[in-house]
Amino acid sequence: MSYAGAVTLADHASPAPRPGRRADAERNRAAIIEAAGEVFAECGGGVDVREIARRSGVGMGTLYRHFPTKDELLVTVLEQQFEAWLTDAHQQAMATEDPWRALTGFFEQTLSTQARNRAVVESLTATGGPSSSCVERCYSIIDQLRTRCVDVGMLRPGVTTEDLFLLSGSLSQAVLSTADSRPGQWRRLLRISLDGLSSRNSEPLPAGTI
Amino acid sequence: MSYAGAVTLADHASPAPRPGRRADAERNRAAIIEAAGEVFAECGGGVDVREIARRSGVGMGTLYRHFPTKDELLVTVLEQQFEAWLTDAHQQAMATEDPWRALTGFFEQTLSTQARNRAVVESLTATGGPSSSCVERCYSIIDQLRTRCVDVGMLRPGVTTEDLFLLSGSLSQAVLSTADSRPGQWRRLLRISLDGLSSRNSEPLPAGTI
DNA sequence: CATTAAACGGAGCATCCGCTCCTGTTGTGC
DNA sequence: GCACAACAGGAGCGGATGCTCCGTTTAATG
Repeated sequence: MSYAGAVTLADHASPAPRPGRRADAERNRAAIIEAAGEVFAECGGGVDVREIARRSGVGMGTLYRHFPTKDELLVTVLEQQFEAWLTDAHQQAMATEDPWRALTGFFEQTLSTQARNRAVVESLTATGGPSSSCVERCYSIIDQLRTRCVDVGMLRPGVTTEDLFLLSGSLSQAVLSTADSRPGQWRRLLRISLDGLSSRNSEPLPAGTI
Repeated sequence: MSYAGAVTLADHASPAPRPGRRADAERNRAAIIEAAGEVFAECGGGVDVREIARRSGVGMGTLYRHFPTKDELLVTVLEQQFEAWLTDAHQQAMATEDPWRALTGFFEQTLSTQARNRAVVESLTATGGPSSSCVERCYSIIDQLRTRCVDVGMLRPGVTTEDLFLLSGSLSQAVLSTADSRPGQWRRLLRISLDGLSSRNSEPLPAGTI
């Protein structure tokens, strides 16, 4: 396996959860992360830091000792979520025998999760997208699924991992914009794209430059 | 023709360009719109209003007399741009005889324009997307192109105008996210989607509800 | 020109928000 | 139990930013 299943995001939680810290500090850190997760999911990344401090029953000083910057907190929390989604979707995809169903199921699952967590996705986009480690993990999962499809000749020739990743982000936008008015319509677009990805379409794709 | 080619956006320019106003006021209004267009395109919608005032050689008071709110100015300017793009793309599409080429050309043109005007698109998204009048106009253009394709049996059965509109917004995201690193890669996605839209795919699309 | 109302300009107001500082408190090792 | 370092907490700083107020200027009119 080329991707490290153990790629956590410890490198983002600035004062990493080291065991030698005081018990109350540990508790507070956990409370902050939990509260921030809730608040961000409810109100998006634009919320006042004070609200997070209030909700987690912690002072501003405490919050900022644990996370030197609002962005750092935001990123930590959001990526934790994102990683969890990715892990779920990956496991399910690996458990699916048919390569094509594994790939389509992966899309279906990640996107429907995003539909259920709009605010998180929006915040994630607003902070410049997930970190490179998250992106890399996503890439390797997709690459794995893609390879399986290619091996059995189900995927249109020439489709790259980048293409699939880009498609994922693109459909993510569709998920967001239909969330209110026409929930689930993104599935139609997903179907259309997947049909365009099947090996029944053999015309070469345009090159990736301007 | 079901769409009104004359749908302008005069209803957004708060103190509408009425002829009876003083010449300097007229000049200033034009200067503000032009400067705002430049500034927004360069720096996005988050810029300080002072910068727009400075660039247009006008005081804050003047600016706010013409546009009672920053958002109003932003919307006016952005929609003016958007309308112009739409008009161009529409004209070219109408001049294309082959229905399929008209549709694909429309996508190609609107998206490549967006690629050249990222900041505008981003601001437009940030302000909650184009106004309903813009959206309606876009809808009717797409509907026209869709109907032409359906008439000659080139479009996958069951594809709605909403689907195409959603696809457009979705690909727009792809345009933005590839603008730096892999410019033009969105064309591959467009091609994939369009292939999925061709009548060669006859499987019914899923319903639009959850 | 004189008059006047419309238009101008920009200093300043009010607010929001990320972050810090410093005083008081609490956990931990001896 | 004591001393001390680590931690908690929240008032407040700084600066960014949308918007206003009002004294000044200027175009239009006769």
